[in-house]
Amino acid sequence: MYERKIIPNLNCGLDLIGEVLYGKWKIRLLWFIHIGHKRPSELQRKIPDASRRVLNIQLKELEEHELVTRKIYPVVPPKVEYSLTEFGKTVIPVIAALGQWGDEHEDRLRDVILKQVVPSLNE
Amino acid sequence: MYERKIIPNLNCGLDLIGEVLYGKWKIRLLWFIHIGHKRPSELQRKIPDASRRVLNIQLKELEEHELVTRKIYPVVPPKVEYSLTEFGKTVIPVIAALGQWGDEHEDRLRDVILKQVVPSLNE
DNA sequence: TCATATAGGGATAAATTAATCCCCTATTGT
DNA sequence: ACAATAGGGGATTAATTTATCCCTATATGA
Repeated sequence: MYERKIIPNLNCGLDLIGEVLYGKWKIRLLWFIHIGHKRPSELQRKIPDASRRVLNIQLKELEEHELVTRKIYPVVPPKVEYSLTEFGKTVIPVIAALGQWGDEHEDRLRDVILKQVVPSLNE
Repeated sequence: MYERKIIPNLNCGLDLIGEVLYGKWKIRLLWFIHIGHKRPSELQRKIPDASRRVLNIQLKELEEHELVTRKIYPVVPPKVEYSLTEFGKTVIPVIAALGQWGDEHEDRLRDVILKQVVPSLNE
């Protein structure tokens, strides 16, 4: 894994949650596991924009942070299931709050984001 | 500003909020502005780990995303004040939820993060 | 025999974000 | 004359995160 050169700030709750939730796909992974998509291949189908590789990496970090557990069934072809830990379950309402705010302000957000990303829209 | 080469996903509320809140210091900036630290120099003193430069950049993005406004007083030495917009105020409860979860699980989070960041702790 | 599904990882390149360094303006106080 | 304060930005490098490419293994079905 990549070894950090800059020590992260862990001063307050916001720093701490940032450390475990940052990562392009982590929140989505937690959410999909929460709603019952437990197997890696399912998660992949649900998040087609992410490569298999990145999902594996981010799942491993979530596991290291004790938000999910990984259960391996000794069968062929291999079967793996992720589940939220009790700790992981406690963060679901927070993710729900994030998603709800995003949904409530969807149109406005799309507008301001596109203005910034696609500068030509700023006539 | 940097011009993106990969188009961001804007499919759901989580994608959208991510676009405006990602950025190492943005959430803290919003929070400090919320609790009354409006001037750039104040914000800097509150967030000493960030350079002046990065704060300026992230403040500008928050402004472009219409979460804050920047008011310039025509005095010397210059005086500038940031404030939350009405839109920006709506995201404060979400940030509060993030911070609260982080605070509630502070010890455990510090533990799992340090295990991952400082591998030598994994005896 | 060959493609498919399942799960995973090493090595490397590309993209993105953040940090550093240095510079500018104008006034007030020493 | 010079430092300090207040706000800001260009250019460059470093750090970090994602994406790409390719390879492993076994069993089943066509």
